[in-house]
Amino acid sequence: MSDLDQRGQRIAKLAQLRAAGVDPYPPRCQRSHTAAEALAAFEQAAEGQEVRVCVAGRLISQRLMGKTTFAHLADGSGRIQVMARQDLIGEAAYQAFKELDLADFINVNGKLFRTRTGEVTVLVDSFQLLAKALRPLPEKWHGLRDTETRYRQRYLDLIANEEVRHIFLTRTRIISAIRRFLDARGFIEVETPILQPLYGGAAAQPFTTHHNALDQTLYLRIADELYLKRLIIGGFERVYEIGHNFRNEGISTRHNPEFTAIELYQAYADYNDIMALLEELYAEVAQEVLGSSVLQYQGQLIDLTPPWRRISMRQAILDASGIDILEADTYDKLAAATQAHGLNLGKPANWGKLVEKLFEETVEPSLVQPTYITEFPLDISPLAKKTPADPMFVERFEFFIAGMECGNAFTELNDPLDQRERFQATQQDFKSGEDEAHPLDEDFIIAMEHGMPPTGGLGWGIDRMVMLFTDQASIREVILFPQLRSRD
RNA sequence: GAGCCGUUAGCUCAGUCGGUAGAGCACCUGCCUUUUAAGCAGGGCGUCGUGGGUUCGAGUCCCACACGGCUCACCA
Repeated sequence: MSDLDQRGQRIAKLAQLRAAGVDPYPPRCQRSHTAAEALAAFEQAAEGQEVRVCVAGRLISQRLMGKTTFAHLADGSGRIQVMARQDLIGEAAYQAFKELDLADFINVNGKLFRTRTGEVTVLVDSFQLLAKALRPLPEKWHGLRDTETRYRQRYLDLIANEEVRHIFLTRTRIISAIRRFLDARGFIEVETPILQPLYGGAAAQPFTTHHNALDQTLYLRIADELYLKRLIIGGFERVYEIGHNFRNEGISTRHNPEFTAIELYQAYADYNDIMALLEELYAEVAQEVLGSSVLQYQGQLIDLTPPWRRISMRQAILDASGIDILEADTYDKLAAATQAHGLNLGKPANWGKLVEKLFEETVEPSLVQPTYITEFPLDISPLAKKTPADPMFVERFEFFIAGMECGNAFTELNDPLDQRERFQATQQDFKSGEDEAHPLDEDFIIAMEHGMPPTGGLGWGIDRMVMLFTDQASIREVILFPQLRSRD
């Protein structure tokens, strides 16, 4: 029987119900208990005390046994069994109960009892159809496996696969734990523009759109950074934003074009303060959400307990490859050194990018336990403050967990003249390469010229954090509706 | 963007060497008053992703395309 046939049968049933005066989509329903509350109420009741409930939910299984029918209802709290008996509700009501279809929403009034096999069950006194379903549910014990259907019709995935539901509940709990952590430390959550006349704060391809009334090109933000710093300049000392960034780039198990990022800025702090804050946050969120600061990711045990390992990029590369970037301190010297080690790193635009490639190739995959990589090359860090000791480097770190780049932070550059030069330098770099020029944000520099306090800033991807906390290998498993190609 | 793999009933899957397309669940009919993957008896599921080609004959072989997955590329 085709899908249309099953759907056709249900539409026919719907017409019969309407003809019999039953509203298959009544506007309101009664409910006294969720499934979980009903079960708890029964357990708490004194022996022999009658517990009457009205529960509501989706019909997910049905066992018709002649004049008795068992079924399970699922609601947001879990599931509960109900039992209908013809001798208790009469032939007409019993017939109507049997004619319910899997996936229909109903509510049920009755008293709770324990069956012979021990399951707490609602003995049906009366029931009401709340919403007729016209299509069947996925198969009941294999669930829904087809990846494409799971992503395109996530509601079916959530209905059929309990562990998927759990992942997204965990995601929500992680995000609210982050908010609690930051709010408790005096951070305020703010909202900055998603539609921006100029994009910045990261080196990424933007999505471009157009505002009709203004007749103006707008970009979907690639980062929050430049707006949040304007707020630091404006006198908010601790701000954060959780929201979507949009990057017009490839899709992979670690990249979705639209992803959730958090950025935070703290005035009168530097990147050392940020490291202390971040490791404390991860450990506390893990403790709160997972009950432990040690977690398992793809077969590896990860210990988030502070303090995390800190190592400079120079030292990490030296340890892994024997190449000292302080000696190979020009593009040509470093290119020669990497070739001598048999590494093919392509032709990046400058020394800093070559350092980064070398790092990604030789160090990154080995960073399983949480690690801060500090002191990045200046020419790939146009928004970070130079290290006092060596102006080729900046006070910046990225942190890595399970071989994955998880986030990025620095002591923020607050020297407006230096900032202008940095923007101009990156534009030079991009002009020589194929990448689009990075726009100089004059308005941002003007803001900084009004004075910006010393500030530490940080950003990380929430999706990758959720992957880590829920042991998922693909970012699509932690985004409710991941980007897929449209079907014709 | 490239390579590899996948796409068969509403769902989960099998389909041998190219020879009339299968199972379980779901669905329909009947029986069944404590089942829970209920059970028993019976029923029919279908554009084998799409379009071409080879062949007497294609789910199966070939080509192209679509969508998905993985890997790579891209990615501060």
